[in-house]
Amino acid sequence: VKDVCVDRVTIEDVAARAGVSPTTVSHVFSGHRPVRAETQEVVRRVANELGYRANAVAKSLRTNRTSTVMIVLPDITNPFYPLFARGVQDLLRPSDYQTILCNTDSREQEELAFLEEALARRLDGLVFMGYWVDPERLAAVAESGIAVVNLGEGAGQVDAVSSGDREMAARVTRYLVGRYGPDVAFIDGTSDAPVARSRMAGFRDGRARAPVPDGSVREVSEDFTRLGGRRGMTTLLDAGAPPQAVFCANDLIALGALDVARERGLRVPHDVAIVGWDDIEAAALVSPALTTVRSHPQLLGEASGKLLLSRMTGVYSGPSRSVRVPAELVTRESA
Amino acid sequence: VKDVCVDRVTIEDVAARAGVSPTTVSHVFSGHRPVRAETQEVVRRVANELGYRANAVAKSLRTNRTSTVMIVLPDITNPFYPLFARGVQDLLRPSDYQTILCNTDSREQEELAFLEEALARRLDGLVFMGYWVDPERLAAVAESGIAVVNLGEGAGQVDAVSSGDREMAARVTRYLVGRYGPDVAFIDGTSDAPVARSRMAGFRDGRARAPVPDGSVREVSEDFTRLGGRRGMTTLLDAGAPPQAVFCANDLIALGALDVARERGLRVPHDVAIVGWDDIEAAALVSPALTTVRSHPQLLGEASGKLLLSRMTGVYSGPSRSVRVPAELVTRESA
DNA sequence: GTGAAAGCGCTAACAC
DNA sequence: GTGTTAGCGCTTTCAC
Repeated sequence: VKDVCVDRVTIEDVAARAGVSPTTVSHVFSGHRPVRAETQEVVRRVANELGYRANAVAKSLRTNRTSTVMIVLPDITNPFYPLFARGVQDLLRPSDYQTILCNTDSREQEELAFLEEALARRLDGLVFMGYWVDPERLAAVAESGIAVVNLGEGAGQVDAVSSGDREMAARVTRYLVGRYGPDVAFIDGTSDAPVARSRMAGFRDGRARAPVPDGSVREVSEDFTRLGGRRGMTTLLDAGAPPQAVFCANDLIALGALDVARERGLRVPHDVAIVGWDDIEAAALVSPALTTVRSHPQLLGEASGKLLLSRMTGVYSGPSRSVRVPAELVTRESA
Repeated sequence: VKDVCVDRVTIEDVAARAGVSPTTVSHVFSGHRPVRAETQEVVRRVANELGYRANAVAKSLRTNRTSTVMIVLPDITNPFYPLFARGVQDLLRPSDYQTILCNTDSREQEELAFLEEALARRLDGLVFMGYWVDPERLAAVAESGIAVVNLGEGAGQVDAVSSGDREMAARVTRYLVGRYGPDVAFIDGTSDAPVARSRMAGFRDGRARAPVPDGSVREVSEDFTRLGGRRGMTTLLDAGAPPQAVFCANDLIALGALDVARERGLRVPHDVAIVGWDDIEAAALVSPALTTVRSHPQLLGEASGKLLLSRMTGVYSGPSRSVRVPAELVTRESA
């Protein structure tokens, strides 16, 4: 039959050919009310013959549910995020949700645009990892009926999943102080990012009031990229005596810092210890292998998915929750 | 106003409050026909006040366009694919397409399920990288009005983007033969995958009829993973004399092979040369740095996006095309 | 330059 | 156990 190919077969076509009403066809597939076995048989056979495929768009318009979730991330190309996304997706798959993946490149305008998009498309859920958008806006999205999970320390306005960055950053800093001396430096990523803020705060907690050598710099903000790491490390080294240890806000930064240390003939960790954050695959492969914080991206994703699902299915509808998936320090060679 | 939050503001609400018809409101936003400037002003103001956001689902039902593309991949966690996906997304973004990302984990059932899903959701486009689904099925999807691009050597049924794997694999094999001797082995990924097939074919082209030492194995199929590489290399080495060079179907496999070589005290490339495929970030970071084939995932993605776009916009509607984004050999230390 | 009205394909009361 | 019918919110003829 031609119809199989052109695929404009509607529920009415099936109903007509099967000699039943559209309602019955609908219920055969939804199972929302009992249908006589023989009738079911006929309907399914006819639907098959005609190549009927329920129009999900029409269904969404009617039911007001899209079975779609948006994941907003800085950049899927940063190895941390694919793992996170997989975590979300894997958790949502059994419930037949599809996920739209969006890259903001850490730009405010993109973040806002995607929020609009989520609203316009009437998505069921949103997992958001943003740098610029303030929590109120996220809360407004949630208000409109979309389940929202914020990746990072939530401001208590929407459900949040985090790995307790601040506490962890403090712990790592103290570890460095204890092992290499009090003069520890920090290379931050985009400094206004929530993540960056917490890690920087933790760094300060841990470093306490240790003195900074004259004319030296011990805190510097760059991008969350390898190049950012290079620039940050260069700034640190050019400003005076090298610190005893450098704590980087993520692994890409640490990789860049490692590059610069190598180029300048500094031995790691002997002359300067380096710690990253994320434990991307490359961290274990560089030499010296990178000591880093493993934040379990996939588990974070699954936790986000779980929160989302509980709201989307209506299982939970109370006040905002905050889940913590603790990070761990993976000590390798660089510190 | 309350409505701003609850967000069930429809075009009719705006029309009523602005004292115009829904038609006019629609045209103010679509620009599909001229509207008096003052009227526009009023409509926009009211829409803003009410927090109106056009319902994309309703629009899709009416226009039969979803502005959504599905990208079906084996696994977003394999570093090659995020880059590819970014390529597609970046190219599609200016035209306001959103992309749904799906992981098949190389399972036939998932591949089929996503095709169904794409059909049901009436998506505008599909970029497909599959192992099992045969080209006819893809052609059927295309028939139904969805723009389809196949990543890999297309069977001429739908638009295809590839990097000429077979030719490249032959070239690399000949390079290895020329440099390390005729006894070259190949560790394949999932052997039924189109990619795997082409690379294996190229390997055979390049190896020609070079003799295989007694009792040895020179072709082995595993997964496209590091573990697969470990297993493959182990098989190779356990079966007899080590080959002079090992060509791996991707970098993860090569990394695994490298692990095993290291563990067995084989010097790379002196005792056995190793080549990978993909040039993932880790390839440059391991030691010895991996010689590998760089297949420009992002460019492949962009090429796919371009083909897709030309069909979705109706700019092109002729017979299926095939685009080649040539790969290049990146020679580092391992071969 | 503007409006009325007919659907897009489905679901879910509300009948029977 | 099954059918009738009224929309979901938008776009788009067709009319003025």
